[in-house]
This record gives sequence, C-alpha cells and structure tokens, in this order.
Amino acid sequence: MKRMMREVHLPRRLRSVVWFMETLRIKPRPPFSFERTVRRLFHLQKSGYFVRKGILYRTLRAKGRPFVVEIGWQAPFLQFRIHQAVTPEERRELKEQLRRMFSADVDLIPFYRRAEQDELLAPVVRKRKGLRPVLDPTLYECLIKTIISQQLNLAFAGTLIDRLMQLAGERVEFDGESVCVFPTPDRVAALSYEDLTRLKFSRRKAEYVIDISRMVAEGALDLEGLRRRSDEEVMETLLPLRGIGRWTVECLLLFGMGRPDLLPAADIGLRRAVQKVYGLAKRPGEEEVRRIGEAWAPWRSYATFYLWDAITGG
DNA sequence: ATCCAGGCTCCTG
DNA sequence: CAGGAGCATGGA
Repeated sequence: MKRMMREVHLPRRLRSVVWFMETLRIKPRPPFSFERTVRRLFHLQKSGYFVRKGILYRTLRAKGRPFVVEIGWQAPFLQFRIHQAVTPEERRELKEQLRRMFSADVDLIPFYRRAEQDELLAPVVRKRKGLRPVLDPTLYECLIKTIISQQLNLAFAGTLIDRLMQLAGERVEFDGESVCVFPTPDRVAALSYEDLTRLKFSRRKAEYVIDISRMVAEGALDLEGLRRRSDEEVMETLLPLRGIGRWTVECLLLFGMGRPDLLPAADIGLRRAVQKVYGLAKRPGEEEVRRIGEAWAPWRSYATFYLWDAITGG
C-alpha cells in the first residue's frame, strides 16, 4: 500500500503507466463549462467533496464499496481518476453515477432560448454559459442533506452533514489519510436521536433524519424507485412524511433527479436572487416568485440554479 | 447584542 | 385554517 501511494506522486508523464490508476472519461454535451460547474464544489469542500493540492475529489460508493474519485477536465472530456483497483462492475456503476451527477447529457440550448425571452434573466444566464447543476449520487444522500439544510445557513448545514459523515460514514484510505463516504441508510438507522443531538442537530431534525433512514433501511420507503414516477407522484409520496415539506421534495427532484422544471419558491436564496436580479424593493414572497418563474417554464430548475449561482459568490 | 440562515411541525385563537 | 413560536448554532 505504501508503495502504491508513493507511485501516485511520480511525474505526470509516468502516471499513465501506474496500473491501479483507473481513468474514466465522459464527453459531456456542449456547451459544458468545467470551471463554472465545479467552482462551488471547490468553495464548498464539504459534504463529500474535498480539495488536496488544488485538485478536487469526491467520495462515492459503487457496489457497496467506498471510493475516492479525482475530478478533472481534459477537453472535451470530464476525466475521473480512481486511485484504487476497480472491478468492471464497479467501474460501470461509477461511470453511470458520474455521468448523471454532472448532468452530462442535458441539452442546454432549449433552456438558453427560453432564458433569452426574459430580459432580466437573460444576462445572468448568458454570463454562465455551460454551467450545469451537479447532482447527488443517490436520492437518499440528497434527501438527508436537504433535510439537514432546512432553515440553516449553508456553512452550518455543511458542518452538520460532515459530522454525520464522520460519525456514520465508512472510511476509505486516501493518500495516507482516512476520508468518509456518505453513510448508507442502515448505518444512520442504527443511530439514536441522542447521537445526532450531540452533533448539535435539533431534536426534531435528529428525529426526521433517523426516522426516514429507518424507513429506507427497512424497505418501507423505496427512494430510488421514485425515479420512475412523475414530479407530482413523488410529491404525493413524500409530503406526508414527517420532516419533508414542499421545498424539500422540490430540492430532491432538482438535486437528486435533475428534473428540469422545479421551482423551490420558498427558498430564501432564490427569493434573494429574484429580488436582486429583478430589482425589487423588497424580498418577494413565495407566490410572487412562482408568478415570475412562470416565464422560465419548462426550465424552472435551471433558472433557479443559475440564479443561485448569481448570489453565491458568482 | 440581535437577527437571520437554501423550512417544518405543532400549537394557539 | 391562518398565524406564529420554536428550533440549534454561528456569522454578520
């Protein structure tokens, strides 16, 4: 193992001969801007993403086994490197996950045409050509992260997510340190509420996270099966669950499934962005955001995502 | 110090 | 059924 880690630091021209350095290449549909798409992930450095020596990494799971994936760009390819030996089945699953996560097959042109018809949205979108939403690898991970993020500022939410990963996620060796992968439902289901309140989750939120994890672990809730259902059916299925409101389902459809036409109108970030871009005197309410957002259909998710990008350091 | 964060539940009148 | 308190912490 020690020898393998040392070889990773060989000069670049020699790296390609290192047998265990598996490389996956995905050609995203143009236009694709790697810089714009990963910028927020670099900045985040939480929730499964981390940066070492200026390179972005993500922990993922394939066939139940945790991996660290290096994320890079070799035009016109997204290039992923795995510093571990990988079976063909694991390789296939990782590639499939990454293709979906980076929205690599989405045709942005119809969205850009739509955005041009809203003169206030158009410049925001034009400036971000090639930006794509980066999805979570599983619906479970997305749902739990979204619940944790309810009402909290992004920094604190990220801290709580990291603490949950440290507590319950499996570890994987990377370059001499041990990093965490997002825990599976059964590992979170095995926790007690007190385990999470100790991490400074509110009592309520600890209950939501663990109760939902138990439902998934016991098979009472089939999240991945929801991919085959319509937006409305997903909403109907999840809304009755304690801790899940409309905003949470909208975020799951958007960041979990990459559905193109969701509008999380209650979202404070979106409301701030709409206020700024549309020059409103005061912060718009949910209904006003929905009214303005009608002009973006059927691309409201993408408009939302681009507007978020416009107020978070963009 | 006070207010607010990528909401939701639950209680009150 | 509309409205509002409470949540847990940290940064502005």
